[in-house]
Amino acid sequence: MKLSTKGRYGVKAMFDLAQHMGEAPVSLKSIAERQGLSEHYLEQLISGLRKAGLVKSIRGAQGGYVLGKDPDKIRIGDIIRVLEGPIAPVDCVSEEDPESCHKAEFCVTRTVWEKVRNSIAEVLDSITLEDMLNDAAKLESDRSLYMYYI
Amino acid sequence: MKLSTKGRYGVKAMFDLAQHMGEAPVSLKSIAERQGLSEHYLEQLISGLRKAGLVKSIRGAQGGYVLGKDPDKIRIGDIIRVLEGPIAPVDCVSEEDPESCHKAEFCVTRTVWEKVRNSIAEVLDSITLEDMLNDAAKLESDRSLYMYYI
DNA sequence: ACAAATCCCGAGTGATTTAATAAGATATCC
DNA sequence: GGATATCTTATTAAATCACTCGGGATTTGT
Repeated sequence: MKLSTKGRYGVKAMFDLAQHMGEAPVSLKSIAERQGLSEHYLEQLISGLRKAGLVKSIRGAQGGYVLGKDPDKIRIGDIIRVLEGPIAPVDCVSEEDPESCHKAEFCVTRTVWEKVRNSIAEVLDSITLEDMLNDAAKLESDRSLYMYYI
Repeated sequence: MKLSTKGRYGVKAMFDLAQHMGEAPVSLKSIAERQGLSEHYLEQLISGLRKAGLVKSIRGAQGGYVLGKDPDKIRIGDIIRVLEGPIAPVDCVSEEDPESCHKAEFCVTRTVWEKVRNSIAEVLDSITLEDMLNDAAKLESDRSLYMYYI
């Protein structure tokens, strides 16, 4: 029940892009450095995000990436689905093309996995990049307070 | 974000045992046959369940396994934790021994994974083997109705 | 006493997935 | 034209998965 690095790195990278909204395009190199990730590996991940329209690329010198939509239109679930595939704790309850199973209609364990899938999807689809930006701002102000009291 | 076969087979096996409550001990062989699983592989899984007290074993001829507690005291989450380890979509928010991270206090992505972890745990801990037995009885009666109308 | 059934335990293994790395082609700015 | 980037494909070392195998210990029925 682990997310792979694809999902984790992808969300980090997208959040990094969200933090640089409105500025010049952000190069993979700078994202990789800030987030402590492999640049070449990120390249593969962001390729999928681009094809899905979640980021736009600007090629050439001074190029880089920008978000493909406003941060409030990008849900964490969207990112995860692109990078990890459809949400599915087990294949027979996959969000798309569930592995067919002749006893699916009357399988009890299946309904358990469906509930798990729904609760994961619900959480991931309830959080947008904008929510994360707000949370980050909140954490930052908390930290200032904390530092003040030391 | 997939469960391995350990968790899936384990829940199937435990449910099978729940369906045979009060009867003679159930052999691995019969569970494996009914559920379509490898007997030797199942042996490894049930070994962990026994050490955790979720099943009791009776050795020798006519031996087998029985549930270690009443079905309403065994949550799916208990089974999953034994077979798949602590619930943790990413290591830094593991239920036990979360991988330390110097910026954990102020990490925004971390709070996302915490929410995912909590929602998974909540679902898995809200379902007991008894619930599954009840659901199975319900499905069975639905099926009778359905067959009637064909 | 013995054979059959059954649990118990550890080692080995082929296939797949993961997480990169490498190398080179293409595009753009200055 | 050179520096800076993105794009694309191929390769790979390590880990994990899902078993398989072999043998030992324990209990039951004959």
